[in-house]
Amino acid sequence: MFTLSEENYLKTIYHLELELDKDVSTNSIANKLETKASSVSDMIKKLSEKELVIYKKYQGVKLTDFGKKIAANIVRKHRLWEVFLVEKLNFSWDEVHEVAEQLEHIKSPKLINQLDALLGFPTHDPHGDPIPDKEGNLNVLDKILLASLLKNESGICVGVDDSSSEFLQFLDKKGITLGKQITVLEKEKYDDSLAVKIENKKLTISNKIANNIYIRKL
Amino acid sequence: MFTLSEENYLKTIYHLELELDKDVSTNSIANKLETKASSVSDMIKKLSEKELVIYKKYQGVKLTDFGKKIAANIVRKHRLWEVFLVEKLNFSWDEVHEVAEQLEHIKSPKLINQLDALLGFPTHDPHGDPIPDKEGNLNVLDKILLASLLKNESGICVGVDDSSSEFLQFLDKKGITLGKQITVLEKEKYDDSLAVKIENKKLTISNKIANNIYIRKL
DNA sequence: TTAAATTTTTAGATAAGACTAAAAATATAT
DNA sequence: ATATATTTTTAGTCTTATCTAAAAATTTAA
Repeated sequence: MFTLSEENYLKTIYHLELELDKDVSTNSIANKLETKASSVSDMIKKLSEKELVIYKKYQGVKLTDFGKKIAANIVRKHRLWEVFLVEKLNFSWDEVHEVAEQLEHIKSPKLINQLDALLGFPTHDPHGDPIPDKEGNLNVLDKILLASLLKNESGICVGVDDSSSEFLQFLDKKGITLGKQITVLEKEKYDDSLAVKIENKKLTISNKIANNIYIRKL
Repeated sequence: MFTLSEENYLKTIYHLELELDKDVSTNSIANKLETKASSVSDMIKKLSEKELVIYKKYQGVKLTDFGKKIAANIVRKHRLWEVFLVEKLNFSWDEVHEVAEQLEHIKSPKLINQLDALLGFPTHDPHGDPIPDKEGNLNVLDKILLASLLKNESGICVGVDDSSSEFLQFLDKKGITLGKQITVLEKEKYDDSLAVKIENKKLTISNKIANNIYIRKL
């Protein structure tokens, strides 16, 4: 169907569209893929010929409905594999990305449907990101930043913004993991740090951390 | 580590060495890979430079110990994934090959070790072929052809020689699957067909079929 | 054992994907 | 508004893996 390289470009454009909410520039793609703008320019022409993106010279690109569907399916596969690795193969949530980057390119609809069933049709990956359905639709859930909770409000940890190994391991160490309930005990005006309760333990959390953790309000 | 193409060549040479038990000719590789002898010639040079094969012009190739280890590991991955597809994702044994061809190239030692554990450290794939261990050693089990059983002898079905969809589906239809016990009731001299009993049902099996089914004697 | 047939290798071309350097278009600042 | 800076595209090169056509080596047969 599509080459490895084409799939990686589509996925990147998909993520950038959601992130920036406007047409995606050649440079921003080059940045994400750690390649050169000239290479991106070449590939965009090819994707455009295949009607996967809309492209006007110097104006950036946008996925067509067709391109969006292909891209969402790759993201779907990536996130289902991440769930598999964590749930069935005892990977920790900071180890899954690299392997899922490879597995997302395996072509077999039956494989993905059966995997989905084996995992109990999960709606979110181990980082709390939503898994697109078979048609490519995203079920965005109303998650908010921990930093935006008010004093005495509570929520369930549903994801992170920064998913680097360092950050995820830091959270593990502090006992902050997916599904845990967090209550804000105090908000410190001076540095915007939070005093929170998690499983009856009290913790102090800096504003930087609180701006990287997603919560679903209770 | 190695490219997709290099891995496929190594795997093919590995299989041909076991099958033919002598140095592998350029043409036989070209045949298996459905490519041209000239392409094989090119790739052999590259594999030889990387010390994966021993190569003397016009004399065919042989895997080095290093090459054999790499190849066995790819076969190991292929067969473990086949077990996974059948045991965990409800694939039938004639559907697994194509997907395993893709999955065998995923690079992650942890993934394979955990998969091995999840499956209970299987020794054979769904076609009865042995799974190489982590060091690349094959535990060849004493399987024999059904056709070589004598009258009144019994055995367990442990594999097939021809693993085409047609043949595997034919076997399923007849109720002949891995692990089933088969007893030879009669051998017909005229056409070498067999009368066999399997799960208290009597069947007549042609010599062609009996030469494609592997049995472990009881 | 020499000629014919087969197998294998070389030479040269092609396509995908990436790169560098330079040109062209667009955006920014004085 | 025009010069400067930035972004994007083009032109040309490189690598990997493939191919066809032709040359070279080996094997087979008369």
